[in-house]
Amino acid sequence: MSDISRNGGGGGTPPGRIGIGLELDAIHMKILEILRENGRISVAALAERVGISRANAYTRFEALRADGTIKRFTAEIDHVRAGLGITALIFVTVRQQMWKQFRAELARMPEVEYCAITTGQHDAMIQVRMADVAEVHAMVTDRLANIPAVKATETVFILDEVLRRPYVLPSDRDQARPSRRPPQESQGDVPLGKMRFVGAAEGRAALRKDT
Amino acid sequence: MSDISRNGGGGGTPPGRIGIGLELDAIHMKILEILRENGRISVAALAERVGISRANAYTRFEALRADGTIKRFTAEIDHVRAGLGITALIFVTVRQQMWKQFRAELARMPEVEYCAITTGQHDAMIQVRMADVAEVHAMVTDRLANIPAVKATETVFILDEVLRRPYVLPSDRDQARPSRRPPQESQGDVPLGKMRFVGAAEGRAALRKDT
DNA sequence: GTTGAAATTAGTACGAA
DNA sequence: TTCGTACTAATTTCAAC
Repeated sequence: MSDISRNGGGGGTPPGRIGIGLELDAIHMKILEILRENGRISVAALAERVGISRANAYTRFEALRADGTIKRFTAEIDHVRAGLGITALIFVTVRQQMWKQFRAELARMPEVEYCAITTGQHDAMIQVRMADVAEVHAMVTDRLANIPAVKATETVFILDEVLRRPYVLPSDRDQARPSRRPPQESQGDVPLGKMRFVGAAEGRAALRKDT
Repeated sequence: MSDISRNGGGGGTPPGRIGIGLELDAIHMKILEILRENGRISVAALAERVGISRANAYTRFEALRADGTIKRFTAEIDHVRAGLGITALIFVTVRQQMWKQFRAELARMPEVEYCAITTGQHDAMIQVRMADVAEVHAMVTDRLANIPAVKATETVFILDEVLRRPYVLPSDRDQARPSRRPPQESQGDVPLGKMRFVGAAEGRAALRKDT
């Protein structure tokens, strides 16, 4: 079914506190920060960088792993060098009540790197890596379009990936503030109307693609 | 400028062959496959699983690292447990010739996990992780909307992340074939019209958000 | 490209603060 | 809980084949 954890609606989780599991303190966060930048660092070196004993580092490291806060360690690979120079986003409209089938089909597509269910005019976004544009086309027309659960697709290509951070942590927000741009409380010059938030129902009603 | 490599138009790169750098053979690919699943495996264990000697494994491992094919090792963190339960995608329309400013501002936003330049009706997609929806709202209205380079935004929320694969490799495609669904050469029942490919110019002309 | 042996480092266990 | 130490096992390096 789902490979990774859900992000569902409940937005009330205070940073650092988890529903059920480990209570994360500042040292845990520091460990995560180092580990996402260098997943192969030794626990001894980790202990030194964090400023705790080796034994403590081992305990915390294992706890984070056992708890599931650290899901896995992975190598980030340069897909261009590996032979997959084309990245595309495919926005999919899914026939309601056929989600199970859609997910099952996705599991059989190894070229899919990421898939998320979204609000907005589409229901899902999938990211694929391919050797060339023809392969993307073939994937969309031959494989995706043949899934009954897929009602419509919209494909865009990625021209450049500006940045990818291993994983964002709550502590990152604290670094955002000390930057430029003073507090600016209730400024009148916020260009409202520039932005738009698209809820699930709203978006889907606004843009009926077919049927 | 750019944190990660470009995916630009040149789609003629044969799988396994890289423009300038290492020539990747089947053993290199196998190493990458193992490493993306277990980034902390020892080189000794890696050698055994691949079926080569330790020294060979060390040589290849170092070559892949030096070449940049392996960009880094990282820990995948459960953002919900870490306190960031909300994920959103923000599609941004960028004022032309202000890309440099846009990129510079992005670098100052640690809560942004991913940013890609796309074809289609928007120019860029950014993915953010936040503790709650209010923070997403604040980020879009206070921080993004204040960037002159940002012409318009459209935000959707991620309800569920169905899957994330560490990194897709060319060898993944070979696993896709032996699945169900026989070759089906030139079948007449492909539901054409379901899918849509959106080029940059086309999309932008179709949906002019503002001036 | 492989094997084997030495040096280093990692991981574990335990008592003390 | 956390720290420090000592012990054991594994990994990495370097050599010769």
